[in-house]
Amino acid sequence: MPMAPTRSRYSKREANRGAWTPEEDQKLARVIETHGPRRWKLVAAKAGLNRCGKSCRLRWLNYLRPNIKRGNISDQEEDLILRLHRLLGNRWSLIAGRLPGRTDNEIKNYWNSHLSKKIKQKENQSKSPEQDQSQDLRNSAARMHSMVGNNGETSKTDEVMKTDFSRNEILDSFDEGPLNLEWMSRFLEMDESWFSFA
DNA sequence: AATTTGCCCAACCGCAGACTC
DNA sequence: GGAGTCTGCGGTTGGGCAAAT
Repeated sequence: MPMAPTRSRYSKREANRGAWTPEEDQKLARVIETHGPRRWKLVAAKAGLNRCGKSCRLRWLNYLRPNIKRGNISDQEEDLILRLHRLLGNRWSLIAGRLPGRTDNEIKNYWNSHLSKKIKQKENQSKSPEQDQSQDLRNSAARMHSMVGNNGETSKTDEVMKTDFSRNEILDSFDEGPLNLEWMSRFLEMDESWFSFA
């Protein structure tokens, strides 16, 4: 796709934009080491970076944070992403939270560049109702959205959540202790029965 | 060899909710 | 309680590179 010869939006303001240099990474990492990953505006200032706090936060979360895995998403992880997306929809941070070392940005990118195409292909291939998994995906996602609430929107599902338990609560409990992908996969095998709660 | 096209992914934006004063 | 600020999220953009022409 040919890029239109427009001015880069990265150059339109005084703060640094675009790719981070190794020097910037070092400065940021050093400040976070002493001050911790919070008060990002302050972190940016302390590091002497001509970047906004938001940019520093993103760089830390997606790149500098310890234990970040990069690239090579395994079949098992891909399967997990598909299943979690089926449950949670485009809630990338929640999905990423169940995949140790993966960031929401990476999952989102992977979904947009790989998995969404796969699903479209499947959708085109299987038009018969019993095989239309994409429709099932959409239905499941919709049900899940209504169960866990949609970006703060309140509805009568909130009442359901008060008396019932939410999947988020269950999934959140997985954060305690080391995550086991295989275990999570097996848990998600049960997802059909979960929907009987909805 | 040069140019065009398509893809990937890092980084940005806008918004909403949480937090602080 | 309200205003201002910070944080986190999902959507989008655009630079860089490889493949195709």
